[in-house]
Amino acid sequence: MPTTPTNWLYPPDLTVATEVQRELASRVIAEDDFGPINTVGGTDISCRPRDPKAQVHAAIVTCDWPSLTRREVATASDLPRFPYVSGYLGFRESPVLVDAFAKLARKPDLLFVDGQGLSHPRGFGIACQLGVLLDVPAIGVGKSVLVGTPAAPLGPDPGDRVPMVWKGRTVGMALRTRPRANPLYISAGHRISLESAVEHVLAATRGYRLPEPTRRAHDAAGELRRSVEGDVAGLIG
DNA sequence: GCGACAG
DNA sequence: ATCTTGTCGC
Repeated sequence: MPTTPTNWLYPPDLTVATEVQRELASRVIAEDDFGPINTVGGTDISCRPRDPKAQVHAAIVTCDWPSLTRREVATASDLPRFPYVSGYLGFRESPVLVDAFAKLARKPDLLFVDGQGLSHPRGFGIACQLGVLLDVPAIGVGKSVLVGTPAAPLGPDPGDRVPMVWKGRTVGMALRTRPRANPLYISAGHRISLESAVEHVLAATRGYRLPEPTRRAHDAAGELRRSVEGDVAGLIG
C-alpha cells in the first residue's frame, strides 16, 4: 500500500487502487467543514473515447459565489495514467485535474466534481478523491447512477429530491434540476454534508440541468480537446 | 453463476 | 467520454 500522495494518484493496478481507495475513504469528512464561500469551482475532463493514446484534457472553471460570474479557467492535458474502469474513475481523471488545480491563482472554496462522491462501492468516488487529495470541500455531481436506488419515485419539479439508498444506507440524493429532465445524483465528496451539497448544487443551477461551474468546465475541456486535436491534424495535414 | 457498471 | 439536426411534446 503506497504511502505518499504521489503514489496514491498512480497505483500500478486495480488491486492496489482498491487498497488506496479503502485507505483514503477513512479520511473523508462527510459533514460541513468549510468557511465562507466566495468562489466555487467546476471540474470536467474531455477525451476521445477508447483510445489509450489520446490525451486527457482537464478544465477547472472558478466562479464568484453566489453570483456565479466567471473568474478563472485553468487547464491541463496528459496521457491517461489509468484506463477507464467503473469504480476507479478517480485514478484516470484526478492526476490531470490536480495539475489544472495547481495552476489556479485563487483556489475555490468549494468544488463541483463530475462524478460520484460517497455514492460509490467503497465510498470513495472521484469527488472524495479530489477533495481529500486537495483538501478542499467537494461535491459529487453525477449524471447517472453508480450504486443505490431511489427510495421513492422522484417528483417532476426542479428542487424535487429523493434519497439514493444502497445497502440500507443513504449514500446520495437524486435531484431534479430541470422540469422532467433526468435527475442529477448528488453525494458528499469531502468536508460537506449531503444536505448542504444538495443546496449548493441547486443554488448553482440556473435553469440548466448542470451547475453553472460544471457546465463551464465541460465547455472549456471540450474546447481544449478540439483545439489540441485540431493542431495535431494541422501539423499532419 | 448472472447482471450491473460514474466518465 | 464522443459522434450529431432536427424534431416531438409540454
